[in-house]
Amino acid sequence: MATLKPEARTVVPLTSGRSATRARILKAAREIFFRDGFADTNLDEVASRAELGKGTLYRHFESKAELYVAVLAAGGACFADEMQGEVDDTISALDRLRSIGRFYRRYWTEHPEYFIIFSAVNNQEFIGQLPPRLLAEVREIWEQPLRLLERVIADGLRKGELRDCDPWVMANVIWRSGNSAVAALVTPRRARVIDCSAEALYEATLDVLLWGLAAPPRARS
Amino acid sequence: MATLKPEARTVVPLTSGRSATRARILKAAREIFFRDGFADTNLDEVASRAELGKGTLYRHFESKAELYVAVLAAGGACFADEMQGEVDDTISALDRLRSIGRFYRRYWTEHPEYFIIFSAVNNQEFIGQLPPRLLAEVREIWEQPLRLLERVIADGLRKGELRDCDPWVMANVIWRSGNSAVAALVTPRRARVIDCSAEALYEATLDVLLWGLAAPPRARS
Amino acid sequence: MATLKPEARTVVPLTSGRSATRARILKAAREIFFRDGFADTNLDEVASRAELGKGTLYRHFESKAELYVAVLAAGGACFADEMQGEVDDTISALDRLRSIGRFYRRYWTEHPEYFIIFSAVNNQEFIGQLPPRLLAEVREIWEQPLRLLERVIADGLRKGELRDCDPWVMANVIWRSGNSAVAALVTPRRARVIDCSAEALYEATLDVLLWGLAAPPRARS
Amino acid sequence: MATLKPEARTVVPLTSGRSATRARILKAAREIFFRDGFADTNLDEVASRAELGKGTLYRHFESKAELYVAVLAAGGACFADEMQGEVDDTISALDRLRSIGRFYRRYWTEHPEYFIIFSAVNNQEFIGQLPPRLLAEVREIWEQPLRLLERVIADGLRKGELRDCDPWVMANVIWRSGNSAVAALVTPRRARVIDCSAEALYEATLDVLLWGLAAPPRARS
DNA sequence: TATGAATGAGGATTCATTCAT
DNA sequence: TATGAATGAATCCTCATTCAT
Repeated sequence: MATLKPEARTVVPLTSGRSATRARILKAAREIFFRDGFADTNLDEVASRAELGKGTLYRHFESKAELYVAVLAAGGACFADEMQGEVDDTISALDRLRSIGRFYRRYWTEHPEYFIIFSAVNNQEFIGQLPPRLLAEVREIWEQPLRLLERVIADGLRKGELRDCDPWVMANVIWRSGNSAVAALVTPRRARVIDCSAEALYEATLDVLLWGLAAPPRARS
Repeated sequence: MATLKPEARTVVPLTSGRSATRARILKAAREIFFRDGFADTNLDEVASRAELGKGTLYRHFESKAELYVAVLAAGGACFADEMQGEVDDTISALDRLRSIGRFYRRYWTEHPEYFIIFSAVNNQEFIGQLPPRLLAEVREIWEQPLRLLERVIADGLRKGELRDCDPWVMANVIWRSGNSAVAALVTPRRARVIDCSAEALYEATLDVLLWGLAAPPRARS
Repeated sequence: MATLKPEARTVVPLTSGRSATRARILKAAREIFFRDGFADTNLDEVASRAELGKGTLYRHFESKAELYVAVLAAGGACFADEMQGEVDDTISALDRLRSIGRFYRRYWTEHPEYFIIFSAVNNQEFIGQLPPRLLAEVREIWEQPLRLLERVIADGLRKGELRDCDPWVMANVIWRSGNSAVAALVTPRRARVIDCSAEALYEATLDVLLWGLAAPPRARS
Repeated sequence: MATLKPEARTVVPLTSGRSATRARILKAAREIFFRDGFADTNLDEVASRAELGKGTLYRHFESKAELYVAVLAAGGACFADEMQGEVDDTISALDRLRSIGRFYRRYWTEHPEYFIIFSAVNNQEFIGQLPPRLLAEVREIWEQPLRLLERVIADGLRKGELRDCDPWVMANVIWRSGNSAVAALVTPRRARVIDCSAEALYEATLDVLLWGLAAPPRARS
C-alpha cells in the first residue's frame, strides 16, 4: 500500500512478481483440481481462489491441461526428491522397501491433493486429451520413483534377499498395488465404493507384497 | 400404462418394445462411455449409435449418471454371476484364488468396457456427482465379488492354507491390487503413463499375492 | 396462442418447423453480418434477433463461418437466378451487357446486405479463416454470374461487336470494376473514404467499360 | 515533454529515441496487419516483432485503430509523393494516365502491405469502428492521389483528348476500378474467390479504361 | 411411447488496454 | 520513457435436459 523504500523491494518478491503469481495459481489449481477433478474444475474458480484475473492464468499456463500437468509436475518433483532421501542403503532391500512403503503412506496422506491429481492421470481419466508433449512430461516425472524401486529390487536380487523376478515388472507391481492402497487412504470413506478400513488395507497390502517378494527361507519377524 | 401382470411381461417380444429399447441404449452407452469416459461422453452420440431419438434416452433413464450406473450394474451382475460359477470348492483355497485370478484376467480382457466404466467409479472420477442412491446401488453390485473372495479366504484360513489375516481386508487387498493389474491389461499401451508389459505385470501381481498369502511351509509349485 | 384445429396445422409450417427456424436464423444473421461484418458479429445477438436460443444456431449451422457462407449462398443463388432471367439473347452483346449493368445496380441496391457480405469474402477479409470446403462452396456460387458474363462477351466477339479480348479475363474486369462501383452505391456516404456521387460513379463506370469494350467504328448512341 | 525547436528535432539520432521506436512499431504493425488483417492482428505479436514491450505501443499510439491509421498514413504519404513525381506534364493526358497506371501497378506490387491495409479501410471492413477523427485523417491522405488524377483528366478534357466527363467522378472510376485490379495482383491466388490471371486482368482493366476514356477518332497505338 | 428441435447455462480461451515499477 | 504483468469483458461453442407434437 505505502510506497516502499528501494531497499525494501528486495524483500517483496516472495509475495509478488511473476514466480509468486505462478505459485498462487498452482496452489489454487491444486486445491480445485483435487476437489473437483479435471473435467469439473472451473478455471474461473481457480482464478478467483488465486485472487487473480482469469486472463492471468493464461499468461502463465497455455491451457487447462498444461496447468494440470504443471500441478502434477510440482507434486512429482517433490515426491521424487523426498523418496530419494528416504532410501537408506545400509539396510536390507526388504527393509528398504518397507521404509519406502511407510514413506509412501506418510507422504500421500500429507499431500492427498497430489495423489488424487496423479491418480486421475494414472487412471487415464483424461490421458486421451493430453497432447503428446504433456503426456511425455508426465511420464518423465513419474518414472523416477519407479526407477528407484527397480534399483532397490535389483539390489535385493543380487544379494539373494528376494525371489527371482524382473525388477522393472516388480517395481510396477509394487507401484500399482501400492497406489491402489493409497487410494483408499486418501479417499473419504463415504466416497469409497467398498467399505473397508483404509489403514488395515494399507498395512495388509504392504505385508502381503513383502512376504510375496521375500526369498524363502525367511529370516523376517 | 397400467401395471402388467408378471406373466404378461414375458410375452413382450425380446427384440422390440420397452426392454429391447433399453438394451440398445445400454449397449450404445457402454461403448461410448468406454471410449470417451463419463465427462466426455455425448448423449447425442449415444442416441444416434442406438438409432434412437435423444428424448427416448430420457424415457428410460432419468439422467446421464443414472444411465452410467445402469451400464455398470449390467456389467456387475454379469461379472458376479460368472465369477460365482468359476469357483470350484473341491480344490485348495490358494488354487481357488489362482483360478479366480485367471477368470478375472479372462473376463476383463473380454469385456474391457465394463472394467473401464467400473474403474472410473472406483477411482472417484465422478463419485462426487453421484446421488447417494446411485452410489448405494453401485456399492451393492460390486460388493458381491468381494464377499465371494472373503469366503474363499476365510475357508483357506480355516484349513490352515493361508497366513493369518482379516478375510475382508485381504479380499479388498486382492481386489484392489488385482484391479490395478487389470487396468494395465485393458489400457492401450500408448495411453499408459508407465511402460511395462501388461501380461508380465498381471502374472507377477498374481504370483506375489499368492506367495504373500500362502502359509509357510510352502507346498506350491 | 389458442389451440389450432388439426386442419389448421398444415398452414403453420411457414412459421415453425426446422426449415422455418433455419430461415429465421439466416435472416437475422444476414442483418447482423451486414451491419457489423464477420469479425464483429456476435452470435448471441443473431440468436436473440432470431428470437431463438444460442444453441439453436448450432443445431442448424456448424460454426460462425458456416453460417456466413450459408447467408452468402442464399444471396448468391438468388442473384444468379435473377441475372440469368435478365439476359435477352435477341439484343446485341453490348446492350446485353448494359442491361446486365442495370440489373446489377438494381439488384444490389435492393439487397445491399448480400453485397456487403459477398464483398467481405471477395476482399479476403476472412478468406484465410475459411475452411477449404467453404471456400470452394463460395467459389462455386459466385462463378456462375461470371460465366454468364463470359458467354455474353464471347458472343459479342463472335459477332464482331467487341474489341478483341480474352472473354474470361474481360468478364473478370467487368465483374471487379462493377463491384467497385456497386460498393459505392451500397456504402452510406459518411462511411466512404472518398466523397463522390455514387450514382454518377456507377453510370460513368458502366459507360467507360462499354465504350472501352466496343469495337470501332462505333454505332452506339 | 516541452516542445522542441524544429532544429533540435533533426539532432535526434535516427536509430534510437522516440522516432526510431515509432518507426519500428510502424514497420512491425504493417507486416502483421498485412498478414492477418485488422481484426485478427494481435498487438502482442506486433510488440514482440518490434522487439518492444507491449506497453510501449501505447506510449506511441493511443489504440489499435490509431496504429492502423498511422500505418495507413505512412503508406499514403509515400504513395502520394511518388505518384506526384511520376507525372510528366509534357506528354498527352492519356499517356500520363497510362504511365500512372504502370506506376500504380509497380508501386502496389512492391508494397502489397500498404495496399491490403488501405483496401481494408476502403472496403469498410472496420470503418464503423473508426472514430470520426481517424476517418477524416484517412480521407485526407487518400484524397491527394485522386485529386492528381482529377487534374490530369481535366487537362485531357481541355485539350480534347478525352470524351466528355466529370473529372472528379472519372477520377473515382479509375481509382476504384484500378484498385479492384490491383487487389487481384496482391492477393495470393489460392485466396482469391475467382481464379483469373492477375497480370492479364490488370492489363485488360487498364486497356479498357483508356479506350473508354479516349475521344474518337483514336490516335492511340 | 418416441421424437428431435429448442434451450441456455456454462466454460475455455483471447486480447486490447491499464498501470505499477 | 519503457516495460510486461495483470486484467476482465467478450465470444464461440457444447451439451444435458425439456417438451410440444
